Amino acid sequence: MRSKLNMREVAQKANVSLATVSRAMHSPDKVSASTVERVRKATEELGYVYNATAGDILRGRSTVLGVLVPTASNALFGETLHGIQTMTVGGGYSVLQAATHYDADGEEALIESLLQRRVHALILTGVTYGLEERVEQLAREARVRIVVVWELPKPDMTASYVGFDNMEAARRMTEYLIELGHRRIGLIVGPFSKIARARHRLEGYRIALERAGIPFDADIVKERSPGLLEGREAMDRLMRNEDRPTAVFAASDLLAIGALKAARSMGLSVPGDVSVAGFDDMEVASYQDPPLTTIRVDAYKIGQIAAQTAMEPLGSPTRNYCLDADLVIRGSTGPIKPGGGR
Amino acid sequence: MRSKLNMREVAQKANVSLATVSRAMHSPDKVSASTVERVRKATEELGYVYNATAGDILRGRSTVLGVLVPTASNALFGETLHGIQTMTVGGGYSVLQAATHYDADGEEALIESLLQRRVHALILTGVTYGLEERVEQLAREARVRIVVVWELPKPDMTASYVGFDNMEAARRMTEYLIELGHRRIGLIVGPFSKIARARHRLEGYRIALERAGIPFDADIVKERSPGLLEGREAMDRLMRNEDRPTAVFAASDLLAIGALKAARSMGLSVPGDVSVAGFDDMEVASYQDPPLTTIRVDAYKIGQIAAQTAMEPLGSPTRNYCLDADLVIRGSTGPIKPGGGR
DNA sequence: TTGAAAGCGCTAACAC
DNA sequence: GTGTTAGCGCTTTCAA
Repeated sequence: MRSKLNMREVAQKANVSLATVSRAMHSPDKVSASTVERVRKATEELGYVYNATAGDILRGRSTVLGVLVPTASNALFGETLHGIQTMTVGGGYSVLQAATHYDADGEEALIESLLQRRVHALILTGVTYGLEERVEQLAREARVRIVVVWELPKPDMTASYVGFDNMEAARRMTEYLIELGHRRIGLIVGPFSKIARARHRLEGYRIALERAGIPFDADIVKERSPGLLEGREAMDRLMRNEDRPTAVFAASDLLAIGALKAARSMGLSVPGDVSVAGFDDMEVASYQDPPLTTIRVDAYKIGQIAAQTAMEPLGSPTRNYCLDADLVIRGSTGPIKPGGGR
Repeated sequence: MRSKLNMREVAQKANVSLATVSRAMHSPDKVSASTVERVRKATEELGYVYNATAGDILRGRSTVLGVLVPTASNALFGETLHGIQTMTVGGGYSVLQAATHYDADGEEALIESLLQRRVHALILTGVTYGLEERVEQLAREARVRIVVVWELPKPDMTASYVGFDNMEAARRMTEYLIELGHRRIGLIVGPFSKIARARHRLEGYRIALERAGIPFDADIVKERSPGLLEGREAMDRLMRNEDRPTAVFAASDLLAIGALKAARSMGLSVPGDVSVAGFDDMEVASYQDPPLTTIRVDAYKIGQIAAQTAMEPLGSPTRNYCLDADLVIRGSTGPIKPGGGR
């Protein structure tokens, strides 16, 4: 139960100076083998643990990454987190993690607290509307590296990006549904009034409709936080619409899985009575019955690349990665039932 | 692009001493209002951000919690993480997070790196076999608070625990299946050779069989990492057993969802041909078709309580919380089909 | 190869 | 109220 153990105590025990202990730990080649051994032994006997934060302060560097996700309880962001962690372990970095819950005020406070911890870089899962300027400023002042993930590069931002084209992918999915003969297509989509990737998905949907000459109907577009419950509730409403959609694009797999449940509860067959499509290709998507047609996103890879980019030295050029996001056709979507529409 | 910004620069700009800046930030009531305002202004104009790590060092305290989960990509541990984060935000703590992947060596290295960051406490999702002694030692030396979650208190450990009775819950589930008439019950269970909670679930299963006079058959017990793929593969094997189980207890919902998929792929109806039960009650469990019979665990609450316990001052008494874990009966289990067995 | 000393960014006890 | 000073645990010149 010794109270405070520092390098000085190790130095005393090993009969060397403080500086020598430091050298023995970081560059043993600059110290005689016997001294290194004495220090190692003293360290072990005392149970000394190196203080990395003190070291970082003195060196004026940081080996901590700050990561912000909307919520840790979504397995999708968990995958990205996982990807980040596989890369940081080797690089000697640790990960400070927090969740924003799509709240701009909360996000700002969390960014502030991560900056106070002097993180080397900030990995942000999108930037909530209203915070772009602050993030922009941080990136410009180069106090910290900024990596935005899950979004396509925003040309005027000075941050790095690791994402994919949300709009393009959503357009592709909507077009696929149209090709199947659907013209009444509902949309359940994330908080587009707060985050860009949700808005881009909405945009993609819109554009596809427009190209096909299908009028946009706000009545069958539902904005919801990506969650099972929300998907179920939104689907329920859509299916109670007097002019019920024959297909529903739930632009997040959690929403889609919720939607499948709603359809089942109402006795509707999928895709017989209504087609359901998701977005993200969470692992669980292909385990649904029917398996979910969705957009494949490599959440894990996003994390890996983001971590690599984040760990680069301050002042390194920004990087932009645009990954693939492909349509994966499974069993939850099918041709419109003859006479099903209208 | 100014390089290094510290309190001293703020002091200069505000024409006060370094100490006054510190006071103005932490206890503004001890400084005149006009000075506080001058400091605030200088801080803002320079874009100064307080360095919390330096502060922590000097105060000899820490406001960081270290959290180790098996993997971040499992939504279940994501829930616990989520619970932890809701509590830490208010308390001014940050969360350093890492994943062990059920690997003892990796876990040891991660614990070491968290200790080097001088975390106030360590929240561990179980302790991999082979590491108990090290963790025990850490707790005894009181360098850091240790909170083990998802496990029932181990009487001889000096750490705190926030968990539930895994054995009891598994026994209860197995008994329920037996009550339904099943006597040939397969088990798919987590890495019991590495982590206690998986072993306890195995034990519970064993005890229930024993009480019912059903012989234990290692052929229909599969040890797998909790994952969808693993559950599917294990179920597939179980169903190819010449004396096929009429019920399968997958002691983790992910395994169970994988098992459901395997059954579907083989054209088996659940629960008609085979009953499937899970464990954990992940949110997605009730969204399956059929909805999963499982054990309800409040992963979120575990996180909340763990965080509270972890944030208590060093030297506070250890705490033990045993939460409920109840049987939730849904559609994936049913009575044995007459003539189905043997 | 090693030690002494200066100092990273900050706090707190003590004076004024 | 405010400034001065000593110092947290560590790294890194600079000399020896």
